[in-house]
Amino acid sequence: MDYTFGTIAEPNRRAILSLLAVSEQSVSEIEHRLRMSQPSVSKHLKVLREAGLVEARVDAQRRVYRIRPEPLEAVDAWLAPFRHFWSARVDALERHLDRKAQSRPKTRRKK
Amino acid sequence: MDYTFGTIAEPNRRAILSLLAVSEQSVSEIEHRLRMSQPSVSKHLKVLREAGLVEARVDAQRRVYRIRPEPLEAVDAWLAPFRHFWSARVDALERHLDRKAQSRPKTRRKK
DNA sequence: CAGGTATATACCGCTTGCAGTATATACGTG
DNA sequence: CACGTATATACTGCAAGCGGTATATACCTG
Repeated sequence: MDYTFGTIAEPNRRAILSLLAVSEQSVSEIEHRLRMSQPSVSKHLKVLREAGLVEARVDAQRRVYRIRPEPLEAVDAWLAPFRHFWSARVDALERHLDRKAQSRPKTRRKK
Repeated sequence: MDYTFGTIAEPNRRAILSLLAVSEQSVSEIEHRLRMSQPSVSKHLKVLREAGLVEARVDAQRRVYRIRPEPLEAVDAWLAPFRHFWSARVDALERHLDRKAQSRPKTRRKK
């Protein structure tokens, strides 16, 4: 399935996925939380389902949707050849923060 | 810039990006390596440029394109909430491979 | 500066994608 | 079984995206 990228190109579908990343949701829950029309939600879910990005569990007249991680894992893999562009920077930042934390152990615990 | 996902939805553009991940390339190099028409390459590069995914360096009448990593880094960040779906699995695999490597240190060095 | 090479842009036609409205299907409850 | 709720699908109209062909622009070299 190479439909993944085209599928996650749509902002509403990414929003649905982000919602489902937290926990599974029924269609109407998605509808209300994302303020989308019901047909729109159903149609986007159909696209996500056909791309293998979500799957549904039947609960009476509800369909409860959840993430299927494999396609997103493939996206993660596709990013691999690009990661060296920024991972060095992130590593340096982390080392920097570690140094600061060590040199000043009584850091404020405020979020 | 939230145009990133729409931009990388196009297979030819992803191919261009993967090519540039290895090293910077001129338009005609991309054209020949990916067997695309020259106007098509230029148009895709324009979209990539406007999305901030690549930038061009002028070398006489050539334009040499290279990756701008920031938008892809944002994609990487967007994936974060989904990673726990598969990272546990990968971690387990890595631990498994580490164990094997330790228990049999004279592994063949063949690529 | 004429001709060639490298790249960008304009225009066109076709297909695809999305939202909205209306309708169908399925299930649960009195 | 009639009604309400939850979800899916059909249809329509409109906009955006892509490839192809033709042309423009910029630079280099003799």
